Amino acid sequence: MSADCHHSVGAHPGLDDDSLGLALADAETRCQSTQERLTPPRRRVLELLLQSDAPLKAYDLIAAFGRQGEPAKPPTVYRALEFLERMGFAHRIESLNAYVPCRHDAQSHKAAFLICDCCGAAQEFDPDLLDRLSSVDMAGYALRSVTLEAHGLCPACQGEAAPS
Amino acid sequence: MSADCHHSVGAHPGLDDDSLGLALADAETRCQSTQERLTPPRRRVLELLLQSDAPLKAYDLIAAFGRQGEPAKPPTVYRALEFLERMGFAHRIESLNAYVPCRHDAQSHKAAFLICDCCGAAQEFDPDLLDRLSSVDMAGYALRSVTLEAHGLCPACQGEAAPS
DNA sequence: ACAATTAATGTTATAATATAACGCCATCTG
DNA sequence: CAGATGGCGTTATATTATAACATTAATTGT
Repeated sequence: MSADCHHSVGAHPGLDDDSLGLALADAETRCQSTQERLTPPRRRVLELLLQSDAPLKAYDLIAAFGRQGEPAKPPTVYRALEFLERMGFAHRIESLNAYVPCRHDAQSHKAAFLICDCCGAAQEFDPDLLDRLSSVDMAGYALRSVTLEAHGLCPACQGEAAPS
Repeated sequence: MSADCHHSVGAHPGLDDDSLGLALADAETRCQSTQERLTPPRRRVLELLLQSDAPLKAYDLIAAFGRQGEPAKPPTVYRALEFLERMGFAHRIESLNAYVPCRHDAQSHKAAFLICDCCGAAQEFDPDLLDRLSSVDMAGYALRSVTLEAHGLCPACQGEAAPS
């Protein structure tokens, strides 16, 4: 994201309190149905991701973890992120070293992002495209996860100062 | 890559001396045609990537840089990698924090990889698929680079001990 | 040819990202 | 209730990457 971008992010606005509660309750339900536990640190990290407009770095989460401003210890957050990714509740955007809540079909371990290099928006889009990976393309591989990351400029940032 | 995989890598064998010379000469030519310079550190890093069977980490390159075993300083290698990526001569595989020489159309800044989580092979495949990103998918984004990383098990590693 | 400019490198230091290892406690299972 | 497992807290450290500045090399204008 460029230092001098003046646009708001907004590709996926952070959830308001009601939607947040619903999303967390949904995650709770899905954990119960698979014998997994949405423990307090896991729930807290998911909550922080859901509240954010933009991808969050691990150390952003570490800093924001405590409700009175006390940071978490790194393993607390990295373990929670590992769980959330395993459950399909969150994705890591590799090219940003950052994390977002899943906006689509969790569990599929397929994700596709449009990332604006100017304002930092990261929009998850439907990975229909990824289902078109043919067996020819796959060369006999048994796939477990597929991620697509497309970088460029979002509509709002086109025609402005050159991005970083 | 799992610690106990006994398979060879081999998706893209390292080049022999002749092919290496040709590949480097080709890179030289392409630099000349764009007023860019394939300086000694840049050339050395490209050479190391081309000789390798498998993706190399930045610190692998740093360790292997000197011909008498002296390591490079990190910025030397990171700057060379930045150049090679900009020219399309190499790609960073984000999910591995590792680098490979480009096996396809350099300059396109589109790349797609099949990555074996068992033996560590990373096979670049033709990103035809990526050209099918429709304007609907792109939501008005002006794209500058697209990377797809698919993880799984290569044919040789299927049916063996579970990967890490 | 020479000065000015730009591009690339060398060097030191440090920032940012992530994990290993160990002990404790809670939950599950027989 | 004993043992096994999973998750967490904690300390320490490993890995990956960049900032900043001095120096050298190449390019450009005159």
